[in-house]
Amino acid sequence: MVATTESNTANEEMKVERSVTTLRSLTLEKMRDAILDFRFKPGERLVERTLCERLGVSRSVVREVLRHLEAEGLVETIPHQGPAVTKPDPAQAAQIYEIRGLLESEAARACALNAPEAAIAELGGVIDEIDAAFQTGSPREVLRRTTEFYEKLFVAAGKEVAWDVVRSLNARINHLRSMTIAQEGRHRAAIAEMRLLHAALLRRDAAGAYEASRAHVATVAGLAGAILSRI
Amino acid sequence: MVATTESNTANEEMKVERSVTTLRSLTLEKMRDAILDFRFKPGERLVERTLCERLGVSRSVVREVLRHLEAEGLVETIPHQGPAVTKPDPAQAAQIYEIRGLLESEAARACALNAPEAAIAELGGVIDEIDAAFQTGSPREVLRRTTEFYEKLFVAAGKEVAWDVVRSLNARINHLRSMTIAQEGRHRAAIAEMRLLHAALLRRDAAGAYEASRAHVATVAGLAGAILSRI
DNA sequence: GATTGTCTTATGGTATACCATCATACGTAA
DNA sequence: TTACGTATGATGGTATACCATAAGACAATC
Repeated sequence: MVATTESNTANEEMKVERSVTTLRSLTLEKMRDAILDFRFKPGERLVERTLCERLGVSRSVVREVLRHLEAEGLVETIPHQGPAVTKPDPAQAAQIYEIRGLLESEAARACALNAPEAAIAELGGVIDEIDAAFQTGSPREVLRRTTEFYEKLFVAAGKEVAWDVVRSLNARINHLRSMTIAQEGRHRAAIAEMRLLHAALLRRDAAGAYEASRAHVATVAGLAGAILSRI
Repeated sequence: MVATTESNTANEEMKVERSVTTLRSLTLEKMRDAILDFRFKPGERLVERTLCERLGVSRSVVREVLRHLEAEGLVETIPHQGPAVTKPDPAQAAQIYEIRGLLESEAARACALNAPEAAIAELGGVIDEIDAAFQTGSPREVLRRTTEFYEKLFVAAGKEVAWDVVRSLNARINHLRSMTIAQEGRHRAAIAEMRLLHAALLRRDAAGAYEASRAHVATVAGLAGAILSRI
């Protein structure tokens, strides 16, 4: 049994990898990036023939990509009115922040317990980059780097599925997140909160990491709530 | 301002609703149901032309539906090998149960605090139906009713987004869930655990509901883990 | 100037055609 | 009988055609 298992593994390793990239997957990536980077605004209609021209692909590819983005919640389609970028819904936003709080704090706890030293060190480096992006006045860069931070946190904690969930939910409140980042005075507080979390991770303080993460999400949830109540 | 708001609301109420159902949305529902009801087995290839014949629609509709199911995680597509029903991955299954534990116990807590009496009473009725389905030896009916129970729990708790997340994750471990239900002796224990949760809800015991839910998911996670280790 | 009727254009829904690539089957030669 | 080469069929990827419906533009009438 062991012998055959080893030989199977050897055969698996021999297999030629097929990494042909389809037009569809390239287009999906570009569309998702364009939405998350506000090149398509929340509420903006996504007219199929217009997208064909901009992307240089056929309607088949565009329609399949729209179906994918629809399932991800980034696009909503009203029958016979067509697709549009999803707008943040206040009630849903509040629930999304709550789910984030639950999943992120659990990931922070697990990270403090299990993550390799190198991974925790890397998180510190990303916080520095977030700080630099704040200083150069690049909100998109701040958002991008913050996403990178959390991806590394979740992966280091061994929670890839939770990361998929959080990334998908975050995409739906991308605009709100951008607005909380752009708040006056948010720079200093955000960096302080992230360093607090990182310090807890460094000293392997699971409860401290949990609490720092929970508090951070509660803070940004409150900011987002205030923004929504002004719209 | 108030006057115009009222007049806007009156105009909104007057609007004609367009509820035309596309072939695509009907097909999506049928495919999802077929997968969740094991008419397509985990790992089974979904050949486009075969699906066209079975469903009586064109490849355009089939491909768009496959893209949607792909984004939901129910289908996976290997380039140039085609789509297949997603198979449960042990590492991902463990993480999915953990996320369920976090979200379901929070929903149970909120349900104990906030849900209307009628909603909690309704939950009791669904447990009775689950019991009956166990007794008639209908695992599919047990699975269906259990899904119904949790949907009502989340909605009563006001956590529709979390329900979307849990439903989507559950779809990916549908086969595992079916196998834990089919375990010998599971009937009695499952019903007891659900009644424990319901009793806590009835007496508005938030901490008790939280703990009962957490323990229940931990139990089924353990059963699923044991099943996976035997495969 | 406003309203109504009609025509045209825009757009999503769906079907089908074509192509490239890969797997399988068959024939031939050693 | 086995191995190799070639042909054929299967299948996913992509493009395009056609249709129906709704929205918008324009002209005529009051």
